[in-house]
Amino acid sequence: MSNKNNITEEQKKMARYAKAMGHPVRMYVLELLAKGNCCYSGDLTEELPIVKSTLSQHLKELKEAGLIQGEIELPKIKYCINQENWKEAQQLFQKFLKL
Amino acid sequence: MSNKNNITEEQKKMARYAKAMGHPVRMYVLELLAKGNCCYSGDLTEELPIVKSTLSQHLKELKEAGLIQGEIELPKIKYCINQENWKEAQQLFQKFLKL
DNA sequence: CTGAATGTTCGTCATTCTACGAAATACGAA
DNA sequence: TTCGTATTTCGTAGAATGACGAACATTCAG
Repeated sequence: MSNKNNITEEQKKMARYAKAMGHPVRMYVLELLAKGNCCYSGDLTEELPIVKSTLSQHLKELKEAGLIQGEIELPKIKYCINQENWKEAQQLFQKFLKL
Repeated sequence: MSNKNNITEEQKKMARYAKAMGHPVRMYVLELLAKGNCCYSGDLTEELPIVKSTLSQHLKELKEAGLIQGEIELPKIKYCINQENWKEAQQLFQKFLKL
């Protein structure tokens, strides 16, 4: 009986990170935040060609993937990179891409 | 009038590459091929928990993203990494992830 | 209490994705 | 021409995605 369980947990995790990055809007947000620039949802709404509810959905995707986190600074929410998971993503992609 | 055209072509390109990587099966295939191991569709069918038609669809996705290419070795087809685009993906992710 | 500001959630629609099985295609050997 | 092999394509079903606008929730200033 051949073994069909060859996909590793690491590959699954990378697929999750890659999926979260698989949309230009989310790439834009990640690159902005990775530059060390936290930002507010409202500001992003001014910079991106989508309505705020769609942006909210994208930010939710990134949060659920663990790549960003939001800190409440009433009345706004400040988004920034989740450093722990960002490091993990860096390591995984570095290894995968042989950088 | 605020400028909403802030998403760069580079970010769009990275999103396309990331999207192609956004499934565990495709991550498995890419990692296998990135190890320098070309392979045949039939062999992959033995190693993965999906039917050959679904695998064919995934390979098509990777080809359309430009990450792999297939060479005819009748009666089989040999898949391997598209080195040119692989290098580009490496460079893009290296810059994006600040590696 | 009211209204404004900020952001989220919901419902909807259209599209895409991912699985499958059946059918089709291409090729070479016999 | 037929058969076997390898792979792709097609049609289908259900789930997921990504866009929108409307409604909702929370907070705060007046």
